[in-house]
Amino acid sequence: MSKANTNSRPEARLAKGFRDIEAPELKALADMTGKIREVYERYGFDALETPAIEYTDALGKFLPDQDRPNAGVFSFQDEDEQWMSLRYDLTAPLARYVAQNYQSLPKPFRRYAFGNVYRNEKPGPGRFRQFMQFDADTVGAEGIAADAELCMLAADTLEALGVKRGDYRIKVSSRKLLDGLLSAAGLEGEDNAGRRLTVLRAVDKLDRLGIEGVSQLLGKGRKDESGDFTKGADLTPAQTMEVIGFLERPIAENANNPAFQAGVDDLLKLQEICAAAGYEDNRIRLDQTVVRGLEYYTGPVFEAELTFEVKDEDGKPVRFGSVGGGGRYDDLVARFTGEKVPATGFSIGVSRLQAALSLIGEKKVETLGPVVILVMDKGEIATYQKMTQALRNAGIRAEMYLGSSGMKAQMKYADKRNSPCVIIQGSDERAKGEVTIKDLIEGAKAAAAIKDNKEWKEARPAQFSVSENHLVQEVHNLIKRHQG
RNA sequence: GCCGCCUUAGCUCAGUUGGUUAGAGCGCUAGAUUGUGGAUCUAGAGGUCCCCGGUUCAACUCUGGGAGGCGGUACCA
Repeated sequence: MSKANTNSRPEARLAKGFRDIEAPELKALADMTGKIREVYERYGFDALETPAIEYTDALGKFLPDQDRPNAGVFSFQDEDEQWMSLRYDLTAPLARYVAQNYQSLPKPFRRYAFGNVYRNEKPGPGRFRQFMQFDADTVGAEGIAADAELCMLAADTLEALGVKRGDYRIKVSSRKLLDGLLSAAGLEGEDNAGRRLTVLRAVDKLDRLGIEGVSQLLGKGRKDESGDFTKGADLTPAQTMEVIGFLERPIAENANNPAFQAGVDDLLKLQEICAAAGYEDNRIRLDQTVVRGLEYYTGPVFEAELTFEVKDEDGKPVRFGSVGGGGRYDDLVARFTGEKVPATGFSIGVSRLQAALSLIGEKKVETLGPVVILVMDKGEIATYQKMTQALRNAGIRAEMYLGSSGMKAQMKYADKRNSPCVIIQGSDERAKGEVTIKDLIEGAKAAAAIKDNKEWKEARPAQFSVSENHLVQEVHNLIKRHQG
């Protein structure tokens, strides 16, 4: 092979921000999505799958931030030069679907969906450019009951996944409340649009930066430890006081202020509905610091937060924070039909939640690999394959070794596959109509106690011979022993 | 986007004040063990020292730029 050829070989590498997921994690993922699905279906939502790719204009451009007008979405042009994009959430495709099938859908329409979504952004710790979301949305219901229901669904889902009560919280606020705050602070009008965004972003950071940090962001700005300067909203001291005051007093105390009336009414009603169903403050709690997406929410917004702390490998405490969220978006379908359709939804960040759950000590249950039938004699492959099929027909994971290496390598292979046992039939056993079953798990335990090679050889721990006819039964018993 | 750190074997990392054949541990392959995963010993394979330019007799090392990774921060539909 020429040198030029060698140099032109591609490097085996992953695209930035993407990752491979291997068997154990996929298994955990499947378990998890199964449990989530069960809760969602119990709440009466029906499954809907839409494609990962849509026409760009159908997905819409929800990138109102002045800073980055068009980043964030993976897009490309089709043959006919139409722009297509990978979906960046599951809500935009839902809006398209509802608009397209409006006539025939039952209203309200309740659907759940899960799948990978894609964002063309810089990946960060625990953040990738492909990740899984699991959504439930109700379209066509304007009452607050629909929102309350999603909060309860969120709580039930987390508990179904093994998060203990008290280790999570569903926080609820309302965009109307924040609108009230902005007008109370005198920030109405076109020329204050930028400031409004900055104020909301500052409010969103309260739990991380505290009152002090938020005050800086409301005023001149704030410089963080990394040296980055975040420009502030440049509010007057009086305006800042207004915002800080709002953050410090309970939501209900705003009830007499007309600016906050609509938001407070909604939230108190939501709280009442949840409380009546047994979901008290320890699970679903009003919290005026919840902000969420800035552009499209129009009513209640909620966020599911894990509240426990966990130490990472270096012993440093890690907070997981938000693992899901949602809210009411009444304008999304109107983009297509011109008709205002009320909608509300909740979305779980599956990948993130899974990372959190794996850290709170779900003991890694080593799943057993397949039984491996060793090939002792290449002339007897048909016999080995027959044994393999007999095990498979009995519902036992099994495979005949398909490589070309010797017995020792085959044993190592079985070891690496985490096999419960291997099946050995060389000429000795065949002459007697027997097979040797070697229990790899017991064998490993025995090996720990044996230091001397001679002893190891002579002991040949944890193996026994049985008649061919009893192979399936014996293997079945062995596996059962290790699983129990 | 902004700030900081990092990039040498499959993995984790040494190393060279710029000098000719770049190292370790683990892992991998094989042998000691004619049919047995562990342990021990032995041997072997495996590297454009991230990329491109500059300085130099000489660059893996110095320098400029770039890419990638990590960690903050910003943004997050």
